[in-house]
Parts: sequence; structure tokens; C-alpha cells
Amino acid sequence: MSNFEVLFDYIQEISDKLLSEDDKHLLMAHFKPKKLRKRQYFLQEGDVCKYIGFIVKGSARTFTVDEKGHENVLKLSLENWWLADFESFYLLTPSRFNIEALEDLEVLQSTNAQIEEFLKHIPAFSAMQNIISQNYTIATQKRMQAAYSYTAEERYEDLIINYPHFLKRFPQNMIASYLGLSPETLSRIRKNSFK
Amino acid sequence: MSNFEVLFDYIQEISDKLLSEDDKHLLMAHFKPKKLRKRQYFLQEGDVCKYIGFIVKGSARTFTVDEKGHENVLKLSLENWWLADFESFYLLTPSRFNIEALEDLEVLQSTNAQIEEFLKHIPAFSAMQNIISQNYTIATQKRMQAAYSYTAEERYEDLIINYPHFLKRFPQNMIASYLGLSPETLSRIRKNSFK
DNA sequence: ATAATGAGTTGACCTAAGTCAAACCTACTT
DNA sequence: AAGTAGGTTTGACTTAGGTCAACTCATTAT
Repeated sequence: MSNFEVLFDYIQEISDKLLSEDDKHLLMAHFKPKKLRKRQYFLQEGDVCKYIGFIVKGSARTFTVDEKGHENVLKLSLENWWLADFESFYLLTPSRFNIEALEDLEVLQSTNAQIEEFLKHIPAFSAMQNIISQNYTIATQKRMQAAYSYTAEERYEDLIINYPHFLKRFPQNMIASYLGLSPETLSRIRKNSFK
Repeated sequence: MSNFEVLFDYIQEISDKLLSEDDKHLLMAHFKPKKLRKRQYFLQEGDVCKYIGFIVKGSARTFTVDEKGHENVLKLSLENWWLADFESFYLLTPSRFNIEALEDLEVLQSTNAQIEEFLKHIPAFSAMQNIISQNYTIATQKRMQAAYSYTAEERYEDLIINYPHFLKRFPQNMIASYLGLSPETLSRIRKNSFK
């Protein structure tokens, strides 16, 4: 299956509107395949996030670095997810985030201006965007609640239930950081939960 | 200024597309004014959030109650904000949240089905929704980061900078809960910051 | 005017999670 | 085969913030 077929399937699946052949050609003309090797950056702090990427293969993390050099993972991303710092991407301001490939990464990328065109001309694309935006709102509301009112252990259990595949794909220290924990704390939580 | 004029101004302001007279009539036909007295609930846990409300006057909080009866404020809302549990509103599932008026509250409310109609027929409305969705994405990304990587004090300073009016409109214990703090902790932070 | 209710403050104490450091494991490199 | 680098575990100690309880002010209700 080609990269574009992955994208087309994804759009069809969640938008439930049909992509015409013309639609597909438009997408193929303006999404550019891009490969990154493990450890390479899709976005670096201070740069403007000019591209949004659709992950065809591989994984990535979005993180910040604070004054003390402490890294903080905000997002872990896998196949069929979109990769961008949306603040920077929408507003074209310099980003505070880094996005780094955790495995060799294949994305299809496009610019803000192009996305606007897709939204205007491809009904399935704009339906997709509405659904994503809904899902995102819902997911974020949950995650906010978890951040503020769950204990470390509850947040980990939540992850096991909602994103079990994360455990196979991401190293434990990334997951710890994603949950707002030190690696030591997550290690101890796992130890205790085997009792 | 009537309730509807507040809504129209708001839509015009952020969508920068013009509302026609027909648009306005459509909105007036399907947004219903609703008044709540302080302490009344706009939404109760377990109910489906059938309505989304546009706040014309007053304030509200969105919160959960955990097993120990501990209340946790997720959102504080004021004039010109939208009031709903979006998960429940979009999916029509029972809500895990409560939304309560903190002051006497006037909203214009409508249903999910009606909102869909507005989006379809009123360009200014759908432009507005896109902007809100963008802003929301950006704001949430920031708040997530704050939740996971800022200290209590930093989160409070952040609030002072970004939402100074909150301090005038909401009691301190609500703000504490919104920041994920006990009221005692916020009280101590404020004491120290006066040095 | 007085009681009663609810917010805010302060102090003493507790606990969940972070920090630091050492040891331990894989899995690549060369 | 040995060395190196990343990740994980374990232990000892520290700390930010929570909890509980008493006290002080306002504000509302009687």
C-alpha cells in the first residue's frame, strides 16, 4: 500500500464522505512525502511550524525543554496521526516545542495555505477536520481532568486502558514524561501493580 | 443591548464575515434565552448535555466530584464564552461533569442538531467555529503544558498574566481548584508573592 | 442586633512524588 | 569479545503541596 493510499483510507474511514479521483489528485499534488531517521527533528524550538505531517509509518514525540534542561513530553504520536505544533502552524509564530522522530518516520506533509485549499475544495477533507476537532476536544478535556485530579497511578492505569499499544511502541521513560512523572516513579508504580 | 445583539456582535467580531438579516433571524428563531439563578445547574452529572449555551451575562464553573466528594473545577466561564460538556454534547452520552452558575446567569442556548444547521447555512457561524476551534486547540495545549510542567506558583502567575479578570470575578477557592490546588496552598502562595 | 454560614488564613503535620546516585541490563558498535 | 550508550531498577533522602483543625472576617438570614 502506497503512502497516499494510507492517507486516503484514513480520510475515508473517519469522514464517511467519498474522495473523488479529482480529490485524490489534488491531495497527491500537494502532500509531499518526507522521511526522517530516528532522532531527527520534524520541528525545532524557535522555528515556525510550516508543515503539518500525516504519519504513514513510525513514531514521534512533542516535547519542551525547560531552563534546567528538563525535557517534558506533551504528545506521543503514531501512524495515522497528525504531527504539528498547531499554535505555530496556525499563527505562524515561532514554536516553543520540539518534535522528534522516535523511530524512522515517514510522513506526508503540507502547508497551512494548502490545507485551507483542501478544506475549501474537498468535502471529505473538511468533514474529516470537523471529526478530528471534536475528538481532540473530547480527548483533551479528559486529559486535562486526569492531569489535575488523578494520581500518578491512576493516570498510568488510564493509559493502559486507553492506549495499550503505547506500552509496546514507546520507551518507558517517554511514557513517564508523557504522564508527567519521573522515570523512577513510573518504574515503582509498575513494580507495585504486579502484586 | 439585547441578548441577541451581544451574540451577533460576538460572531461578527471573531468571524469577520457579515451576518445577513436572514442569518440573524435564523439565529433568533433557534437560540432560546434561559436564565439561571446563582447556584442553579446548567448541567448535572449523569444527564446528557443537550444544550450549548452562549453566556450573555454571569459566570459558571464546570466541575467533577470524585468518590471522596472532592470537587474539581475544570473550567471557569464568563460572558461571551460557550457553555457545554462537549463530549456529552457531541456524542449525546451522559456527562461526567456538572456546570453550575456562580452568579445569576443569562444564556442563549441551542441544540446540537440546530448548531449543525447554523454551520451549514450561516457562513459567519462556521467561520466563527473554525476560529474558536483553533483558539481552543492553542489554549488547551498551553494549559496541558502548564499542568504537567509548571509549579503551583508558576501556574498562578500564568493566570494573573493571562486571565487577570478571573481574580475579580471568581472566589479564590474556585481559582485554587481550577489551578489544581487546595485553597490553603493558593492562600500561602498569595501571601508569599507579596514580599 | 445576633446568629449562622461560607470564604480566607494560619499552623502543625503528612504523604506522594521528585531527586540523586549507584547498580544493572540489553542492544549495538568496533 | 569487549566497550559503550540507553534505558530501567532500587535505595536513601528531600520537598512541594495536601490534609486537618482552629481561628478570623464578612455577608446573609432571622
